[in-house]
Amino acid sequence: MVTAGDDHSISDNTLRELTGYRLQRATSSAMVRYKAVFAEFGLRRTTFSCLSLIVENPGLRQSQLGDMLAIERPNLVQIVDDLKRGGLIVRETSKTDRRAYALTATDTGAALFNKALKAVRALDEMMTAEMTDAEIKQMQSDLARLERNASQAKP
Amino acid sequence: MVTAGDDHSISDNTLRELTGYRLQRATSSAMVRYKAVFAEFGLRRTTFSCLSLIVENPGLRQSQLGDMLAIERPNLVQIVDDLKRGGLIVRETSKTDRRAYALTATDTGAALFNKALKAVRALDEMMTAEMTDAEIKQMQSDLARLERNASQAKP
DNA sequence: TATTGTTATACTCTATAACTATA
DNA sequence: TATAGTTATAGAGTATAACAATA
Repeated sequence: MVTAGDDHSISDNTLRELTGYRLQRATSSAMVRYKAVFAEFGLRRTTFSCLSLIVENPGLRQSQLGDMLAIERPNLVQIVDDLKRGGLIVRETSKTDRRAYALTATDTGAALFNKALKAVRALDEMMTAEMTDAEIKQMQSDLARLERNASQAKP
Repeated sequence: MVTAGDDHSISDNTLRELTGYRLQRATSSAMVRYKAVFAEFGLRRTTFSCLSLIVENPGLRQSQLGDMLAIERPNLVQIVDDLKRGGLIVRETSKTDRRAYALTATDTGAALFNKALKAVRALDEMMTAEMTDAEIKQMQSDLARLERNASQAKP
């Protein structure tokens, strides 16, 4: 029997065959890099994705943001605050529902987002280097399937 | 222009094309399910993966665990404590280095791990339902590539 | 009554600095 | 001096309960 104490080759064969393990490893490695890119623009992962949706959907409400990104409403407060304090979005009370706020990106916010998006896409290309467009597309559809299957109600 | 306030179809086209976004979404959905499975056995994600390595590599030291799983040493203390308190591993001072501990799974620990592993594999199969073995293998190799590319030194 | 956004709070995972005991 | 493990601590991200204002 090989004991680890006197050897350098440690095996993780069991874990390496698990999809969840691969997913988690890939994601945490990737997020270190994405985090650094976001930080160059004063953003975090959550503020980047919220800003993306606000740029793409002017007038969006916080509840819609939360639904789309699976973020609990209390956790959106600081995210929206950060974007507002950075001058990237404006928050106006909705004309049809005075409880709600309509979120819209400022020109500054849209411009910053587009610059950040370019950098994120460059990182994406670096991460998928040596993969063909078809392989990337297949992998993205696989990831969407995993998410869909994982979100299904328990059998 | 379509404003979100008066519409139900909100678009996330920009985000959906980003590999990092797909990765993060898939992982966080998946981890909710894995977490529930681990909990059935009194485990967490981190205690499960540590236990797996200890079962597979008897006598493993904490520093080796940390290197393999990219866990900082301070964060291993509670993980190893949990496994020890649950009677799943034993911790003996190494005979060759009195600073270090040799970690070994107990029979109870190995048995529990094998039961948990079965449940995790069942979840894996549910998540990859409708995928062929070749497709799963391809996806796992893609995930390994993403992790490798992300871990590379900055250009 | 139900919903929008908020506050307060807690739990997990992660990260760093500083310590101890051995090497 | 370097390494193994520890302690203390801080920062994210996430989750729930309870509240005010409005629908």
